[in-house]
Amino acid sequence: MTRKKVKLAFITNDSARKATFKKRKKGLMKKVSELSTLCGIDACAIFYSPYENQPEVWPNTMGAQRVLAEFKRMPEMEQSKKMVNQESFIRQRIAKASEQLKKQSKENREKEMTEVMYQCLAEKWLQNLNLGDLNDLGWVVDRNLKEINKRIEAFRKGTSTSSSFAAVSQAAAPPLVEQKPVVELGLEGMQRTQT
Amino acid sequence: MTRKKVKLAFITNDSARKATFKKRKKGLMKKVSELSTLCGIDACAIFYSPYENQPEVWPNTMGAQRVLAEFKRMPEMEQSKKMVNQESFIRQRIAKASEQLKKQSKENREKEMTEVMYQCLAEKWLQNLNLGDLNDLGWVVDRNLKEINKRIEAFRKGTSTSSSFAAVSQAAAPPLVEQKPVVELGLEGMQRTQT
DNA sequence: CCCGCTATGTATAATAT
DNA sequence: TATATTATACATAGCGG
Repeated sequence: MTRKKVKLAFITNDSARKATFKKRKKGLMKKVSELSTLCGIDACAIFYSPYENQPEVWPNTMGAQRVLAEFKRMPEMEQSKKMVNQESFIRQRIAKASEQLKKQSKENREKEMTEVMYQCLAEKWLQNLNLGDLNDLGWVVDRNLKEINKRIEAFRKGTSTSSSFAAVSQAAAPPLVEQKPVVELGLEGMQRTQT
Repeated sequence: MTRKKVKLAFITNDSARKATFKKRKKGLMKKVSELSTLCGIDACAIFYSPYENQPEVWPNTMGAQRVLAEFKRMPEMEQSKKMVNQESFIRQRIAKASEQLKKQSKENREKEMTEVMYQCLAEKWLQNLNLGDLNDLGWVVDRNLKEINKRIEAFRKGTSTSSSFAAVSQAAAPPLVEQKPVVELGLEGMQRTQT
């Protein structure tokens, strides 16, 4: 046996790499679990691998998404500052990633902003929701739109409210990725209620 | 010394808990780093703790957000199914979290959908962006709105397009959380261009 | 390929400074 | 309270079935 001291580098042997991955992922998840239990903190872990078509998460989808939502609230700058106060191996990565980060930030700025605009002005955000979500969302939207219509009717006589919104949305949403049929269903439900 | 076997439960002693947290977080990050290096996989870790006002991430903000973006693309059902195929300690947690999940899902469904609707119909999504983001976004939005206006003008004679959108947004966005001033700035910039 | 084994490297609980 | 030390529990590389 006489185990080697593990050279910290990419394992070229495919089967050995997969074996190591499985073992270490297991250990890591256990560690995360223990840390969360022992210290009562919010934590999540996400792994992507060629061995699973879906990323593997800890503790579960709900928990991870909750942490993710919190994480996304942080202003970008604050996050970067925080990063610098980590352990040495983190610092090393930061140094390397820093220039890459700066360059990529600049390059991606416009695309990112365009994407954000599309996601929020158009209906692209619906692609993250499944059919059940869309049904429930439709119900909520219906109810709220009715309420909204009441308020609007009390203010003005015009009827072009939602149709112009739809016009803007469609104009702002050029052929992005393939749009799921359900998305259109959901959107149409909204418009029907409004019209 | 004669170290105990570590009872896997919340550490009530404050200082001991903090000490354990720091040690284990450090170890965990190292493990994640090694796993990523050795197996060349995409991974990220996020920790929330009462000891830092910002969550701590691995490997960095960019990397984490990239993994997060991928993660959010997964349909909810697929994620849950995947979860069941984990190690035994994961199964145990799933069993416990499962009923909690079901109940919470049901309870949160309407709130969640309402929130999604607000985020997408209203301008709440802007709170995730810092001032620099808002400036750049404003530039992109300005340019696109001009393009959109051109298209709309080619179709119709009405001028109520964006103003009705604004009406819907404001009607759909009751007093949520405190709205940052910059949000209004950004929105007004959009409307100014449109009007 | 997947699992189990076991020697050995690594993480860390307890303690001291 | 933070950091350093050390003995021990734990993780896992390499190998065999």
